[in-house]
Amino acid sequence: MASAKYDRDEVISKATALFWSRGFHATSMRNLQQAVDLRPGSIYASFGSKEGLFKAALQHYTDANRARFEDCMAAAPSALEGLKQFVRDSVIARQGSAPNEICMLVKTVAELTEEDGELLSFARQKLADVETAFAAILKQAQAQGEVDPARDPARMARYLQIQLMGLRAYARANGADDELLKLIEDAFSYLKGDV
Amino acid sequence: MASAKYDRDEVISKATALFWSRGFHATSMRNLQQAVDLRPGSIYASFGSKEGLFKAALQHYTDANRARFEDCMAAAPSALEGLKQFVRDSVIARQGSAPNEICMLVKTVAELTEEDGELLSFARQKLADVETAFAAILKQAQAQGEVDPARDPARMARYLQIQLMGLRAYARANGADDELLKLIEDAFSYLKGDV
DNA sequence: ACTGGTATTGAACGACTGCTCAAGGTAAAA
DNA sequence: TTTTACCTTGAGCAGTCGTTCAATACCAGT
Repeated sequence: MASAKYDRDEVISKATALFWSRGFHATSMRNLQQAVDLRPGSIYASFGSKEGLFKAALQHYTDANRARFEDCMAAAPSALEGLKQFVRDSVIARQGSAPNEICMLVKTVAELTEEDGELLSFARQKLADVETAFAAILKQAQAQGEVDPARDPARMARYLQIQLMGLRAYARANGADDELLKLIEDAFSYLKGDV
Repeated sequence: MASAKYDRDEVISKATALFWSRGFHATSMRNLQQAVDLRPGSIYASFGSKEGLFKAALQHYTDANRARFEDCMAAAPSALEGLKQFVRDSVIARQGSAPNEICMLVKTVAELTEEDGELLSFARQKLADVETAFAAILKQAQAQGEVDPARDPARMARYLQIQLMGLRAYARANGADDELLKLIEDAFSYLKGDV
């Protein structure tokens, strides 16, 4: 049997970049065909539909972000430091890898309506997963004595999620200057219980 | 001369609701024609293009929000209380008037790309105006002794803008329960300098 | 009642949408 | 080398997109 000529991961990666910067509706299949250099038949054989390809892109996005998250945690001297580094990296666009300041999941949740049920709940679930991961790290920070153990990790995770959403949306609207870094510091001071 | 049969403000109002909930690209002119019960010719005579109608909708949205803002300030016992009430009302969807938790300006800035230059910078400008209005009220709160006068009003306004963006995006992703109200309290405690 | 000028109507345009499928290509198995 | 089974190709489908414009309806001024 003749196996696929193209690299599936590369296709998904390119599709992700396009969907991320242009959104679901404004990205046409012809845009995608051109970006990944594939004819419609191949795409539909692999992904079934535009929705299917978008879902694969969302999955790829969250996988990549999860990997970046773990890298931050592994490289940092402490749980809270790692978390802070992750937030900094998310808000201040890394060169080349981020076509768009705003989080792709938030952008998707903002764009889609309840009619696009499946994709919308998928993106919502992925956001909930992020919050859960935050909570786990914050619990770890409590065990390490960085954070007051009396506080509720779930609530702090929610707080952090809101900060991240707000900061990235703000960066999209106004650009990300160094002032934002100070506001990130403030958010983490609040988590530590200083101020 | 025969003057317009339809109520222009009502048309814009209905168009705003539709654009707000479905976004710019996912709202078709045919959707709009049906919603406002007007044939294409009339719409194009009034607004010139889909972009023109969208811009009118954005203007209507900001006007309505500005009015709500001033109502909050007028009704509240203090500047900071008024600001808090405005944030609460923005995050917890008012019945009937909000088709969508997320701010229409943020949604627009998230959806559009630099290609849609005019509309994008229009929405960005309106967001900057909101921040300016926040700063003015915070200055007032300083004069009233509610807020430490040593702090920079512009920086606090930016902080507040980020909180509002984050809270509304979060509400869109997870729904707005009473827990969010507590997080709003926290944000204002931080502004006051407590905690 | 008639006229002049504006507003409204709705069919239609070319371009684009997501998607299909018969035809042709390619490499492993026989 | 031939067969077999998958893969890729790209023209093309039915439908929708934003938009236009000749025809019609309307009403103020005479």
